[in-house]
Amino acid sequence: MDLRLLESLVVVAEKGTIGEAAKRLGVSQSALSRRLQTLEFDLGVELLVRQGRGVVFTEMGRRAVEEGKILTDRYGRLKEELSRIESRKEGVVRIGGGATAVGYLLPPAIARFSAQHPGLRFEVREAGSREVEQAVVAGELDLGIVTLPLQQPDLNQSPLVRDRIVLVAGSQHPLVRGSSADEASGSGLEIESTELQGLPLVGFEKNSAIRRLIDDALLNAGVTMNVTMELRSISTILRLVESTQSLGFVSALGARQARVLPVADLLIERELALISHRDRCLSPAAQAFAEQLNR
Amino acid sequence: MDLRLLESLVVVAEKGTIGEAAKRLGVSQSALSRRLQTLEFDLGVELLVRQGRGVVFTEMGRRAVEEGKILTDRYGRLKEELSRIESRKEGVVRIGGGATAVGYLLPPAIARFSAQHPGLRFEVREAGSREVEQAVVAGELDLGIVTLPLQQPDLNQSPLVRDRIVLVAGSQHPLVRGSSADEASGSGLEIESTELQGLPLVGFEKNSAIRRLIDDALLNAGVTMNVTMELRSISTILRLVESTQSLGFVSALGARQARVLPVADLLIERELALISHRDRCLSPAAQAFAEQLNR
DNA sequence: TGTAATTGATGAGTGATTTGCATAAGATAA
DNA sequence: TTATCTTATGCAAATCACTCATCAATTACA
Repeated sequence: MDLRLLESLVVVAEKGTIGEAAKRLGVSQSALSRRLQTLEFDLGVELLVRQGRGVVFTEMGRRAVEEGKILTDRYGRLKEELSRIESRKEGVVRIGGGATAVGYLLPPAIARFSAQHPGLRFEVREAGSREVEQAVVAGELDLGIVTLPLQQPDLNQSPLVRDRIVLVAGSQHPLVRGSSADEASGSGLEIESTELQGLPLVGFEKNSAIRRLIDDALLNAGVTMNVTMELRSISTILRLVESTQSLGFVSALGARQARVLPVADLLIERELALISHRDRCLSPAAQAFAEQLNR
Repeated sequence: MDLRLLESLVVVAEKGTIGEAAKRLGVSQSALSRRLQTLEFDLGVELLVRQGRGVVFTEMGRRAVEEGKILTDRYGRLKEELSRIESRKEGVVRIGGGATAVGYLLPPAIARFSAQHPGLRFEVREAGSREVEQAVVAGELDLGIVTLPLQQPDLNQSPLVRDRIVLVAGSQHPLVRGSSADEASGSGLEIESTELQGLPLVGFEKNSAIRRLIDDALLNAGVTMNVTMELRSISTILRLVESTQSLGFVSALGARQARVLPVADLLIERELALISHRDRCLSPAAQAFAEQLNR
């Protein structure tokens, strides 16, 4: 199963004689003659007929030459590809995260990174934080951006951003008092958490990390809200908040353009961290991307 | 460039540890460990990270495994294909011949042979005898069926059939005397060659072997005919002979259903022979086909 | 924390493989 | 026939790959 033997056969086919091919390959004629014998033994068929005047290929020989070209070529390409991957000219970054990370954190980061590394591809997976954790542990993903704290052990983590969860409301919502949309938040229009009691809320899915965070915060504040819909995506929540003139809690990162209602006595925060498998080594591309994210 | 090294890597990927993979491969753990080092050196990149608990693949390693599967698989298939070729279960017969051979000799022979050897394919090339000769010498064809004598040296020849060239005429042609088409030829309706003097003739191309044969025969008989058209295919000549109510000389093999005019003092014969390159060895399939033709 | 177990790497010795050189053997061309 | 070209082969040297035994690193568990 030595490709050098097939390669030798290919060169012999090009040159027509074993002696010439040997020169080209930089080995002695006798060595090449024996290589061909070995190859014929390995493949179990007669590849060429030796005659006084050079060699002549059998049909099997011709076929072996054809395939030999393909195989040696592929081997060479593989070698080149591998060093391109190593030098980060090529490669894949498999990264996963929740709605906020995938929707608002990743796009600009990927855009910036891609500009510097045109050969690198991304595979992005959107899923819940705990699901992403598992995928990283399983080796399906190189990196994950998840809400702390982690459940799984064996993960490297590095804090990325502290993310505030803010209350957003439809533009005609009764709680939206005074002033226009372009007014900065936190400008004295604050409301109290008690005012939220019993109001309808468009929320994230049950069991998602962010949902649990919000539920806990409301519980602590002694407020009960009425979750009327459960969704996965921030943009859908924002649209529904507007169209149903109700309320929602979303990441400040995703709420920038929407109407944010500051709640005086309700601070919901979470920390998003970049995770990777502790043992498994990162691909050069993922390594570089992780470094950029941490900067 | 040893596929066994890549194959080893593939098995390690399947088993997860070098030790397990070594058992599966039937070598010692240390041997396999060194194989992997050799492979990493050959490819110039780190393929896997050794840890206390098994090994973990780098991105390059994963890529190498993917490609390794393909390469080893192809090598295996090649080996199988070669032995199928050797045992004549597969293969190609490249054969060439003139109009008569390709049109009337080869089809039944190929049909019979294909029935016995379903895996074999044919590449048939129609060309002039001398062109076929050259193609056989050049190794483009395995076999040829040509008119003797040969021009090229270095050819094996074995006589196949003695072929008579007969005169055919359109059904309304003045020379067609008496009786209907189903009457056997040579039954007393013979004409003399002198009767052909100056008559229009649909003939083969100038420079073709059969044309020269006919020209020579007419010259010997002291008859000059008027070649009004020059064609390559027997069936076209037969159609034109009928539609223009003129005369033509074609092989008796191809003229069976047409109106044959026996000429008392004109015997044109040629010998068709199967040729192959003297040095170049025949593929098993071509070998078998040649044997059947000679039988 | 310490100890046993698991797993890979390494040094040394050995056998197999590959190579080069010189030469023989086979075929071709003149 | 001889000269020439081409491949095969005997032999010795070098190289390579393997096994065995052991070490080193990590993990699992008490």
